[in-house]
Amino acid sequence: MKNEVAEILKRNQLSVTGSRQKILELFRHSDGALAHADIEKNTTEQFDRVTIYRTLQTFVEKGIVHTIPTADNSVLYALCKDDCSEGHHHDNHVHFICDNCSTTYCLEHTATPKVEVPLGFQTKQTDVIMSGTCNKCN
Amino acid sequence: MKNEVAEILKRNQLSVTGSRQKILELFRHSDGALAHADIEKNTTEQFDRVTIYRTLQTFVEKGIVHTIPTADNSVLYALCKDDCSEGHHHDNHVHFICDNCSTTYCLEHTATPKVEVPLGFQTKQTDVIMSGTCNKCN
DNA sequence: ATCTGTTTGCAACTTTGTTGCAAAATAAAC
DNA sequence: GTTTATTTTGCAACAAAGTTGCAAACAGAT
Repeated sequence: MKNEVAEILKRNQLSVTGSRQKILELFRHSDGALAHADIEKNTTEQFDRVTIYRTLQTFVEKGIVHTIPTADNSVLYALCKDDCSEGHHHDNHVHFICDNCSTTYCLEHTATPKVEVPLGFQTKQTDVIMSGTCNKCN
Repeated sequence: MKNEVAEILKRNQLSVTGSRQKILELFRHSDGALAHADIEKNTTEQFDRVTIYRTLQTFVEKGIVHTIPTADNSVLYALCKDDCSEGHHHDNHVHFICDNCSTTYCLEHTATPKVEVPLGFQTKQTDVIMSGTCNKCN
C-alpha cells in the first residue's frame, strides 16, 4: 500500500517524503473529500499547517487532487481519477454534499450535464454541487 | 431610485439606514455578483468592515441577496429575484464566471438541470457554476 | 559517505471573518 | 417636534485561515 503511494508521487516527479505519503494515504482511505482541517486532525503524526498547505497546493498543481467548490465556501480537496494529468484536470463529475453527515462525495459515474448558455457565452468548465441526504444517512 | 431601494428594505422589515441603502444600490447597479472586497472598495462613503459583513448577512437572511459558491472559494453575493421570500431562496439558476474579466453572472433564464444521482442519494439542492468567456469578452 | 537541491518547520505577518459593547441613528410614541 | 425605545453602527479586540522568508533537515543522486 505504501509502495503504491510512493509510486504515485514518483510518477508525478515528486520526492517521496513523510508528509506527502501520509496525506496522500489519508485521501486514499477516505471515501469523501477532505478539508484542510480534516487533514490537520486525522494524521497521527502532526504536521505543520504550512506543510499541509504546501503539500495540498503541490498535489493540486500535479493533478493528484482537485478542489471542490462548496456552497458554504469552505475549501475541499478530493483525489483525482488517474486520467488527470499535470496542470490539466478532467474533473467532470458531480459533487454531492450530505446535509446530515457532511461527507462530500465525488459521484464519479454521474457526469456533469451539458447546460445551454445564452448567446455570446462560451463555456470551458461546468461544476455541479448537489446537496441532500447520502445513501448512508437515508 | 433611492425610494425604490428604501421600499425594498421596508418590505423586508428592515430599518432604512445609510449603509443598507448604499450597499443595496451597489448591487442594483452592477450586473454581476459582488465579493465583500468589491463592496468595501466601491462605496464612496467608507463603511466599517463589520457593518458590511452584518449588512450582507442580514440581506441573505431576508432573501434580498444570495451567496454563490465559487471554484476558488471566495464568497460572492448577488441580488435575488423578487420571488425569493424570507428564509426561502429559489436560487435555481446557473452561475457563470468569466475567466477573462472575472465577472460573475446570474443566468436567470438558464435553469439548473435535473441530474440523476445514484440509488440512495436524495437531492435537495443543485448548484451549477460554469466558467469560460462571457458575452462581453468574446 | 558526501554533496546538491528540495522540503520542512518556525516565526512573523496578512487577510478574512467574528464578538462585545458603548455611541449614534432610526423608528415609534407622545 | 420632542422624547423614548430599539436597532444599527463603529471601535477594539480577538479568532481563524492562509502566506512568506529563512535556516535546518531531509531525499535523491554521485
